[in-house]
Amino acid sequence: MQLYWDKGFERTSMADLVKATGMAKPGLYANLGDKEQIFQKALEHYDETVVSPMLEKLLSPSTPLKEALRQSLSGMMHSLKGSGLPMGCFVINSTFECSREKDRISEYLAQMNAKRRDAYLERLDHAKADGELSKGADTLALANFFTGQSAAIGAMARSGLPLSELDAMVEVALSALPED
Amino acid sequence: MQLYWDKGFERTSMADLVKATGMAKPGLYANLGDKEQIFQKALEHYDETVVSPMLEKLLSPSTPLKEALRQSLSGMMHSLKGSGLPMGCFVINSTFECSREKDRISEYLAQMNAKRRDAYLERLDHAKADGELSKGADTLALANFFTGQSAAIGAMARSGLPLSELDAMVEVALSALPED
DNA sequence: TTAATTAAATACCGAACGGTACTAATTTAA
DNA sequence: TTAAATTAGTACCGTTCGGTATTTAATTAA
Repeated sequence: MQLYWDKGFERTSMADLVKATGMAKPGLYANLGDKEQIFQKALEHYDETVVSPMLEKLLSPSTPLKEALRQSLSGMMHSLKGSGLPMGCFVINSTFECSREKDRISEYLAQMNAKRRDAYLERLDHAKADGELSKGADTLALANFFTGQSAAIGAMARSGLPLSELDAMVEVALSALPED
Repeated sequence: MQLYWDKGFERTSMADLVKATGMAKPGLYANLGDKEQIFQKALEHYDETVVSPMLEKLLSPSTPLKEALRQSLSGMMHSLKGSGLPMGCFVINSTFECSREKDRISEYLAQMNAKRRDAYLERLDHAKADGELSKGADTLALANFFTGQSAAIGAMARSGLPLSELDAMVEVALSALPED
């Protein structure tokens, strides 16, 4: 996962995977399938270990809406620099690399993005019902918008923006919430 | 340019470029350089024909701020579907594909993104001076934010979002402007 | 201890890659 | 008309790619 996350699908070779996993090449094929199947398994692992926990926190009704959204975005941000972690959201990066034609991977990616969007939508609808969000708010548009912010942050991070400016970007995005 | 825009750097082969240009392979190298130099020339052509005209319209003081921003974003959007044009912003797509390590291309991309950010910043600062924008507005954060929206739109478009929902996303982004 | 079975690793395959000698055709100069 | 120079095109180079047949090692069964 780390390898694919860091280098993308095309720039990662089977030789890289052999080195990273310690398995010999035929073992890789026997246990994990071909290059594309391994990539999908990496995406699934990312979903289980990174995305799903983030969405669970997002849906937890204890934290206020704005804070929950802020955490979901800055969670994406802080897997950008430092530590050993690669930059940006694995799903978003892969969406840009792989969604150029309609194959199985790009369909899976669309499905993962839809899942994320639906989680935002659910949280926003609850917030609206609870009065945390203005009654007239277009929750679908807001959900799409916040889902897209991971890409916005990732793009600007790759252009060399420092963390402080990325944080300020997030605050601007949060200001789009109609709380009145 | 169209080829690199559509398929990205890694998935475009010299054979593809030969077919698309009609030139023989040695002619390509003699006239345009190697694969990476051709890619950079494609980016430069994109800058001249797409980005720079868009930024000029953005900086034109005749159109109101909000409308100028809307046009700059929906300009990116409508090169997404239909017509013969590839999907999304060529610079943003390349940023995700190529900015994984620091080579010459990724530095050039960072520079193009900075140029775009600076244009947004200039427009926003003028708007603030003219009273179109609240005096307390963080124009740098707003500039980074709007620059990033091209990536947000591109990511959601690749996930299959219809144009109508992309339009609604843009309206949400515009609502982050403190006009009071 | 020996035979059968499973696991692992080496070696190799055809294809496609980026890039370049080298040859054929065409144009310019004489 | 002939020779020199420039263009265009073919064929080929070494490398790397994803993927697999084959052989070696290790484990289990008898």
